[in-house]
Amino acid sequence: MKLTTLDKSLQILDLLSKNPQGLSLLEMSNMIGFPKSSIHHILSTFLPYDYVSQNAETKKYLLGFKFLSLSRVILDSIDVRKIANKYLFELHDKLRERHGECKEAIHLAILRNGKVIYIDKIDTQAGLSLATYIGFRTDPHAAAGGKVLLSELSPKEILTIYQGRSLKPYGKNTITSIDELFKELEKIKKQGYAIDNEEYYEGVRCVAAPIRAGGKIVAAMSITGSIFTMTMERINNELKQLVVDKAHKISSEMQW
Amino acid sequence: MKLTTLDKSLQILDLLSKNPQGLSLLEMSNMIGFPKSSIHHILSTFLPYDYVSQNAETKKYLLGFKFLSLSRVILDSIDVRKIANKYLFELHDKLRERHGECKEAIHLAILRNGKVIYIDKIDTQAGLSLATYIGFRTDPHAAAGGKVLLSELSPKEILTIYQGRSLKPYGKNTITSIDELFKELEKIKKQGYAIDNEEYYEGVRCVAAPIRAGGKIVAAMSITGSIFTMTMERINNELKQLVVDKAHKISSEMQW
DNA sequence: AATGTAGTTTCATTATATGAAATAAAATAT
DNA sequence: ATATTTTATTTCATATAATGAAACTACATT
Repeated sequence: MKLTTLDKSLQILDLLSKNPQGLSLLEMSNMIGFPKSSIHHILSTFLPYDYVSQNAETKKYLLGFKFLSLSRVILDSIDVRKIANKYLFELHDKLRERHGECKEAIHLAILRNGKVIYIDKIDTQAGLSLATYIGFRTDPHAAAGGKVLLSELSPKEILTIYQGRSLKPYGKNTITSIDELFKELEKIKKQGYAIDNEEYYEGVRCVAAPIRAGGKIVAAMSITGSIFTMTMERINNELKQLVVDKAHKISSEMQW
Repeated sequence: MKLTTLDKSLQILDLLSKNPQGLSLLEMSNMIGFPKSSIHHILSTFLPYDYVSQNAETKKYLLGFKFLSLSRVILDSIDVRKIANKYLFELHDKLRERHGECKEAIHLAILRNGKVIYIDKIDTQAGLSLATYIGFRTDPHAAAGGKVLLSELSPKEILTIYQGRSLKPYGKNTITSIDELFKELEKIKKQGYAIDNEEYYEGVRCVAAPIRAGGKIVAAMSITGSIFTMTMERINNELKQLVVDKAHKISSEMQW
């Protein structure tokens, strides 16, 4: 049974999240169709918890800073993030030393409910940056890290993730058939790393390696950059080894 | 009027945030005293929005990843953060160049509802790090950044912030009287920066400068470190100038 | 000073949450 | 394999809480 009032309240939060500059009571009422007094009841319940805040001058309502502290709680509860963070920086620094600047982003991702979730990121120092962020989600078949995270699941588990939906094409080389995906995962399992060659976004390549705990893959570490700095040669000669090594070091620090 | 059901629902989220490893339905019921079916109704409303997730094996409930994406929305809506971020890195890099390693943390903070909220941070590369994080809050009188943020408010506004509560002592030198605070703010206004000399935490010093937009102070940038690397001499000879300059550069990029 | 605009509060009515109990599912013991 | 225990989930009559029109209040604009 779904609670009507709570559901409405969460719709209000959604509305506020789509209007981060803030909304007046009347604006909300017009947008969502609930009477302004009902919305007011909801907002005044959210306010003391700081899920919602109100600009003292304009009276507009905004998302509250509670979300920031709850984010911290979630991130801190993910063990692999704490252990891996130092190694993400080491990788960033190594690329920086070698090339003067690190023009690639370093990511850490996990799989939850069939989605890849980025849980840590060190951004590029220069050049274009993919619009990923901590908390960003995508489909696993379209990302190097995602493919790594799928690679040692059973076919059944993978089919469950993709049941009822197709493999959405994101970039020009996205794997769009489940058979192709199984073949690719077989290859990744053997070689111990995954490459995304413009599969998620045109002009972007990525190389990822698995992080294990208790024998299972629990996270993926990856290097993401433009096809101009991340040539296939550079991936094969330099980057894949770096990311595999760092991921291995993280694995050996993880509790089994 | 406070909505009873929504309020209970938010209490459930609070409970989950205090138990980030997850809770079973029964555990929650015992802890909070609501019947398990009521809690279940609430949780099943939260689930599709991903405010709550459920471990498929253990059936335990956890905070969902929605909080991460809403955090991003909030952070992205703060203009000063976008502009300042690059300068935080510049400051970090400059200290790194000069001293080999940057043993200080760089913070960006704003004032909301009488509280200092840290909205960006670059952590120390080495040594101890204060347990601040993006979303962390504290009282303004006890932090260098907080004092900067108070420094150009009217006495009335400051009294409103501290009405009904005393100036809580945090560190060994925390300002605990409102008169002392007014004197300190006068000084900060004149000199254009603030120092926290073990006022928030023993062994920690901090130096902060104001970032302005439209003539008003909208944020504070600060350098935080241990008393061993951040001697008063170093603050006066090197750090205060650096942070004031960077903060000034950020101000000149801000929309008026 | 009057008018308009938007936020807030009230309260009788009506719809919704409640929670005890039944059921289902999973884990553990026999 | 089967019984037992434990815990999650669902149901539904009843008690309770949300609803929302209207009144009120605060503030801005004319």
